[in-house]
Amino acid sequence: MRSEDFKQRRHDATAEILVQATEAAIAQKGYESVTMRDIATQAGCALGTLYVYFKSKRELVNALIERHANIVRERLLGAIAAPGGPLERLRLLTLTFLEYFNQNRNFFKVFYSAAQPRPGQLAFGLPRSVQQIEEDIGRAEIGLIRQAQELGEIRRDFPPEAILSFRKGLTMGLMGELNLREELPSQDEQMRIVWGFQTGGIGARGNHADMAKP
Amino acid sequence: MRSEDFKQRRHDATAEILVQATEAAIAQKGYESVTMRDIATQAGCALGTLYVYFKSKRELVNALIERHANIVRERLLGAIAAPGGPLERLRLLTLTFLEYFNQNRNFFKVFYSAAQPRPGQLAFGLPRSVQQIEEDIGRAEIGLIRQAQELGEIRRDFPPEAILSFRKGLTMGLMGELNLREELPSQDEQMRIVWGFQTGGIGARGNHADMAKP
Amino acid sequence: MRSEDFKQRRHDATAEILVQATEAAIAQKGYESVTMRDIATQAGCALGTLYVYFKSKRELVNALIERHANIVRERLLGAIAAPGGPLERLRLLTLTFLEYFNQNRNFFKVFYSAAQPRPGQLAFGLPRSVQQIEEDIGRAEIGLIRQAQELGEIRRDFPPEAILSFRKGLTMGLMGELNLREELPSQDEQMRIVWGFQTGGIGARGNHADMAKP
Amino acid sequence: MRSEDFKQRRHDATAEILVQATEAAIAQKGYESVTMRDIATQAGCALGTLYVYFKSKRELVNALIERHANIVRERLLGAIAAPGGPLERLRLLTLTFLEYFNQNRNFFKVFYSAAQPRPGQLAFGLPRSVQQIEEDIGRAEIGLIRQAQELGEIRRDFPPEAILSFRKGLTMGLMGELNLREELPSQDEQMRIVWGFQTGGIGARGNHADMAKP
DNA sequence: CATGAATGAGTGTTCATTCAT
DNA sequence: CATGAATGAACACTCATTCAT
Repeated sequence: MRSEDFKQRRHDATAEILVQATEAAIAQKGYESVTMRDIATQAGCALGTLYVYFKSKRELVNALIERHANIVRERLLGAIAAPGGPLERLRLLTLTFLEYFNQNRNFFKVFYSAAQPRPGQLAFGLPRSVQQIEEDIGRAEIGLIRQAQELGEIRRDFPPEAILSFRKGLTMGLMGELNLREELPSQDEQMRIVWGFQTGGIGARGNHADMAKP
Repeated sequence: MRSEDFKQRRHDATAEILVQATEAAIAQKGYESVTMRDIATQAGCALGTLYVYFKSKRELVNALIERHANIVRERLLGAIAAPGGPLERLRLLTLTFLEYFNQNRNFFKVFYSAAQPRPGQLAFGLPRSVQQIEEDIGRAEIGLIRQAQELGEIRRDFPPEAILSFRKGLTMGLMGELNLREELPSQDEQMRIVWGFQTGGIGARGNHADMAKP
Repeated sequence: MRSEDFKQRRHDATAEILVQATEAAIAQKGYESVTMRDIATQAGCALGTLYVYFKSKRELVNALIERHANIVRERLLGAIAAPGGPLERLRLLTLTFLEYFNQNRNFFKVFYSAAQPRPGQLAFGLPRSVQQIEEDIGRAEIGLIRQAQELGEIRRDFPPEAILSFRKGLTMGLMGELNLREELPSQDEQMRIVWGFQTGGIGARGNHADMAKP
Repeated sequence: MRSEDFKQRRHDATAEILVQATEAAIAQKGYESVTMRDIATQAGCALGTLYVYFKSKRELVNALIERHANIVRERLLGAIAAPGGPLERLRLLTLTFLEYFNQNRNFFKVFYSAAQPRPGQLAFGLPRSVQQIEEDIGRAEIGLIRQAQELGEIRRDFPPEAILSFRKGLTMGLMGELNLREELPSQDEQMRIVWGFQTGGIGARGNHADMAKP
């Protein structure tokens, strides 16, 4: 039905606006500190309107996180499926994530604020889909790492899982660092740094025992 | 005066107990969620007592962070001043930090919970001393990095500041990863991984253009 | 005008549906707890529709109460005007009310829920018509009681007003009791009990001083 | 410890004040409509203070009901254990209850407001102790009724349970009636009415089939 | 100093009511 | 007329902070 369609689209559009307002508000105050009133003000609507679209604060934030997670997921899967050798695709993966980070700095503030570690678990439980994505991408990335190791493109003295952890830790760590700054280096510069260190670390000699000799 | 001295010491000792209780309480519930009553209960004192020693929740947490910061500062400065070549001392610096992390996991939960990034600043302003320490250690570490570069021990294609960022990002990133886990690998294993990646990254070939040839 | 007539009838029919839905909804949740949305859902219409027919929640409930009150009024007046002696007609009055109670248990849940006593008045003011009915029936019933007293059919040591109060109190009290039960005794059994006690109380000897001697 | 004792007493005294304020406030507005702020205002304290003494609105009201229930229980048990024949003690039971009603009219407004019937259960569940009391007193009263029947003091054509229901229904019904009035008849007059009807109903002839003939 | 009862601003959430479509 | 998204006042409850004892 035409009218149904229209309503659905308007509903979705409104929800999207609220989610964006939530992102902006949390980026300013942090998840715990932001109030539903803050979010409504940011969105330019009344307090009650938020509850027309989302059952609770938590659901609102979950929707925000899920929205980003789904987009990130699509893009990363695209990078993984790109043509080229495994190392090249690992590079593309990092680049893709970096691009998203630069385009959505607010969201990462939210993420760092709402997804705080608690004794052994993520804060208030990230939406299931986020964990799913971590698993999906992680599995695919490990596949790439293994291929790269078999081709001798990267070191073999660590298991793929450790290399995955290193890549994730480095990326998240640098992003955490960058999140604290007012001004960022250009994205090309960021990539040069991240990739430079990722491939070679600080370049200390005599540490690539198992490196494939050309 | 003797009596003054006694009082001062007892005061400090009490404050120390409260700070430790705060650490334990926040590690369990997170900074925003923990209540002053939780902390008092954890400490075994009355609610009002907390306010005898600290002006506010924020000051209490700041004291906690400062305490750790000062200890870390001492130890890191010790590592920096140790005998040995610059690369060796950079390694010691990392090891020292890792040791502290393993001995004070609770505190790092607090830190990750209380020190959330805000738009360009640390959450609710970390105590000045923490920033001071970051600067102090950072400056000294940059000195080491520069020396290591001059000696050809590490790559020269990045400025010392970038290498500092990489080291910090990697360390914080891996620690964030580790914080989410129930069980940690042994500290030796942690160090092998961190240092392995720090020195060589993922070991991709042909990326050390400017590496000093021996 | 034909069309006017049609519209009026349809309007009334719709209002009737809404009122019935209100009865069902309040019977389930109680007056204070039920929401206008509950009622709309129960009726199968949109929230706003309720306000097309009734100005407020209160008016809706008042309409419900009035509707029943009017029916009860008709039936009770019928009983009062029935052929037979005054005592017989008092008995018919009680029976008629009991019948209505059994056929409309939901409504009495509403009534007990919505018509709570307040400092000297019924909750939120029962509709005027309800009080009117109480007065109308009360007046007629007092007439019957007086006749029965004059004929020596019932005790004369209390004024008709007191006997009315007794009858009303007993009936309402027993209905309140019954309202708390899941299963009711058959209506005949109810009537046997009510009328049995009404006529003879607990049957203690030596209390009918002024009883007409035959 | 002396100080403990003092504190305990003061705590209890304060709680008592709050409970009394609750009684007054609910008597005016009804359970659902009264707000915690209303109660605090009535008590002359801050909103938060209520939560120092009671965990929730419901607990506060439950405490109120329980307090009265316990007193009523004591008094009624006293009446049941009084010297005299069973009928006399049934009379005393009614009188005792009537006295309490007259001395605590506010409470009965609360009770009628907070203990509304819901589909098959009492509203929000009356405190367990209240049901206990109903059972305790009910059991004892049934014992008295049975004795009175055996002695031929009251009619035998209804089982004791039915007579209990009649007594309760009549008492509650009349109290409900009285609750709606601004001015009450004197207590003696009330008793004369209640007992007069209780023993003889409306005094219609020929209804005491099973009455013991002297 | 130590205490914990008292405070009241602030929180997430509900829901009767309105009104543009 | 019918709709249901939008509204915002109001609610129960929390908790950092104060202060009389």
